[in-house]
Amino acid sequence: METLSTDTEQLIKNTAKEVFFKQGLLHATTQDIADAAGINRASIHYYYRSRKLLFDKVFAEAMEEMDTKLLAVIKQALPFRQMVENFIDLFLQKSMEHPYLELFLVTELIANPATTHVLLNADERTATTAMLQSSIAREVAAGTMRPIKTQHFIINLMSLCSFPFMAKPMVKTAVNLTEEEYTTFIRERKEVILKLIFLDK
Amino acid sequence: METLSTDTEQLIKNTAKEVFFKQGLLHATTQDIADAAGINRASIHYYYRSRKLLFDKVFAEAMEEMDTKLLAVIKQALPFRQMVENFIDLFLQKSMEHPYLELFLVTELIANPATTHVLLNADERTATTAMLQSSIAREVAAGTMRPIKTQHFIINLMSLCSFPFMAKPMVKTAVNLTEEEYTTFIRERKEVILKLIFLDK
DNA sequence: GTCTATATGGAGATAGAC
DNA sequence: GTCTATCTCCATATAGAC
Repeated sequence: METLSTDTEQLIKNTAKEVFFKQGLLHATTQDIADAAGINRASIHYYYRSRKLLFDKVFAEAMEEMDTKLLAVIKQALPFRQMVENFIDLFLQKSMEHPYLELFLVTELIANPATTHVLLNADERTATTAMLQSSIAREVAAGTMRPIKTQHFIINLMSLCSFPFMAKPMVKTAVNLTEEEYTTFIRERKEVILKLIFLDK
Repeated sequence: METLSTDTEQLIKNTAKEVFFKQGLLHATTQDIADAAGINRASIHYYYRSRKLLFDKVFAEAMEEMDTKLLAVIKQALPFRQMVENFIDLFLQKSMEHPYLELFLVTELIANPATTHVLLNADERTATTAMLQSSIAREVAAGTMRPIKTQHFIINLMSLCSFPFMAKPMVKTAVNLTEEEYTTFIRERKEVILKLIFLDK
């Protein structure tokens, strides 16, 4: 456990996350964040020295948090189907809270390809892929899934979970949804995705 | 057909599109664009008066182009499966050329929700949805698709096509792909998506 | 630790020579 | 039409009072 930061320091970071991940204002200025937090702009520099350092901190924590949650799902070693369900639940729940988190991460990764932090580490990814591969093989043998490369399976799952949030404004107009209808739509996603993946769902 | 613009005017706009859609530099400055085009920064102001007007022009044309291509697929009134294949081909092909086009559109739509231009017009969307709905019903009756709401079908298709591009840096690290492997991966997408949608593919 | 005032730098925009 | 020089504005960052 790291040492506790001051209230203001936390407030700044949390507000920055709200602005970036909830509102999707990827171009937010330090003034925007200060206003949203109800504090003086100079305090941001006092605690984080520069906009970039605050930005980096927010990015690093978002990646870490995603890692932690992913590992929590993987490490439980639950039956495959339960794991897939938990993965979907996790993604949808997190995205309802922070719809633009992935959008933020992606734009940051594009703008700064040197960023070292990636999703999980190499060993974790290899182990997970191997585990998924044998689970998929079993489902295919049982006739409950169609043959698919593990990499495509993973990306399909991520696509189906993340895109409706990342591209929210496009999704809303593409299929004519009000804000309430959009919420209902999102709530239906889990069953839709499961039915697409598993033939007997 | 609109009147032809000068070479430089075209060059500026095309370069801006390359920078935004190909490189994904959503924060690109007029200097970045001028450098990429090999022209003087003042020329951008000479032809487009302001960064925002150039930006708006690029956005509007990207939306129009997407509309045109979508309508081209829809209006042909081909058999459902052929239409779905054409849709996937269109998306993948356009995205290979401009991987970050959707990312650009989405971030712009988030930053400026007042933007009037949406995907297709209301009538076109209603007609398309109705047409898709009856096509899906036929496939379901034939046992070649599982029951699904039309809206989810549309978003599934968009998700599966767009996400691997929009989130390219994430996709590459999530499933450990080099740039060449990524290209191969993308080439496999069409068959993967068709197999997910159609039970007999 | 928090504020006001101020400095610095960068990006957009314009004027005017060529 | 294209360039250089310049202006303005705004965001980041710092200094220093409280």
